[in-house]
Amino acid sequence: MVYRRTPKIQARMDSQRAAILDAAVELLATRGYAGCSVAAVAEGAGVATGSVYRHFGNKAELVVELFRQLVTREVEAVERAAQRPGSAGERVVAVVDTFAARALKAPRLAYALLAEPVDAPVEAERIVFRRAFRDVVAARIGEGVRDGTLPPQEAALTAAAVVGAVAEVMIGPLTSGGEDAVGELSTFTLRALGVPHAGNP
Amino acid sequence: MVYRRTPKIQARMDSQRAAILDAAVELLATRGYAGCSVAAVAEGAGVATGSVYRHFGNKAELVVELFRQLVTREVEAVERAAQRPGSAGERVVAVVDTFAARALKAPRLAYALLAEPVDAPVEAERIVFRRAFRDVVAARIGEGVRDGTLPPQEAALTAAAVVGAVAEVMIGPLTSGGEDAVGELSTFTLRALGVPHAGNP
DNA sequence: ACAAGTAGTGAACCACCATTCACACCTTGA
DNA sequence: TCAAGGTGTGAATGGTGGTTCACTACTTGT
Repeated sequence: MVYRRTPKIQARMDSQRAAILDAAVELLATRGYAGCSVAAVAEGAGVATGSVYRHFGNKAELVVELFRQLVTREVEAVERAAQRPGSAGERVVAVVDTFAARALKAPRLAYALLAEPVDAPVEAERIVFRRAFRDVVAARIGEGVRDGTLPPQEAALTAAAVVGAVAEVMIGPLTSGGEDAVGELSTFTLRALGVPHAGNP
Repeated sequence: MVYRRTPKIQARMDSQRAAILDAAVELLATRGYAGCSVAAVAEGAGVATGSVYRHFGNKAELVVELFRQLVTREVEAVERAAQRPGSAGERVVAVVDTFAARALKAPRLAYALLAEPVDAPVEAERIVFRRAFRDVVAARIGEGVRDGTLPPQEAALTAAAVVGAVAEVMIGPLTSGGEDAVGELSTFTLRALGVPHAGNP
């Protein structure tokens, strides 16, 4: 006879699953992906390592869900920024500023999401993130080209370049992009888009 | 009594060391960093795995030298491009074009050098590469700002952004930047630098 | 020619981490 | 209350790759 799972047990399982994911988020933000062994996550969640496998078939499933959760949150933030009123160029800058601000607030997490060495399944999720970010920017560029506020250009390529530029400046190993970098980055972005008189006195 | 090493033995040791490094280069270019286990390198070089340790104290020493060798070659190429006659903007574009052409020629190697998940000592060498590339670009931007052909800007930041943009477009996971991307990238670069009338009809 | 030092070998060893699983304890149903 | 199903545990297991090392064969010096 198969036992049903009572609401109390279900609630406990759900709570445990959430605790596991929360612990993974915390570890990713403080120790990066390299700190996210199953053992470390289990400890952070206050459960046995074997218990992690009750909720996730293997580590890949856990970290893929971890990244999806975080990526979804980041993408929503930049999408909200892209919805603000203003010209196409201004909205792209809003996206850039949003990303930069978030990277400044949680630099380790930003690095983990975009550049840190990770396993293959996670790399795939990372592509999703970069692609989503690029697409948000590309859509605005496309609008700017159509309404004539931006010069003709390959929107997807420009957007990819902007994504790369922002990532390099804010999280790349070359700089510890600080608050002052954000303003410069905005100017760079406007120029790169071809906004008339951007950064050209 | 300690034996001296005869010229013949020294030559053989040198030849073996070179074969090991050559094998590592080949593996990096065909299978990426993940394919560069000590066992694989040894096999490619036609020696026993234990023999690798006669030349390199550990794997880190081997791969650091591997990356240094390759990075030096790449940096020399972009430095040559930067020495060409022309305005500051034109020289930055020459650097960008050179990098792009080399990435098109050996995409897997380019990815390994700039973005593929690697071990920490290699990550440090990668920083050297990006920094060198950025510095070459920043020096030209600085000249352009001084001679008035480029608008005032944070040369280092712009250069980092350009490095990031180029890397994302040519080797990033979002695009398989092809030949047509190179021209667009040049236009993007000129605009980003603030070259008057660049991409602005 | 012989003794001793050195180079080459590849299997054994070690470290690390993901996953499994036997056992203990809790929960469910009658 | 008891039997049987379900959950939690953490040590054992297995896989992977870096490194070591006992042994063999070659090299050097007399």
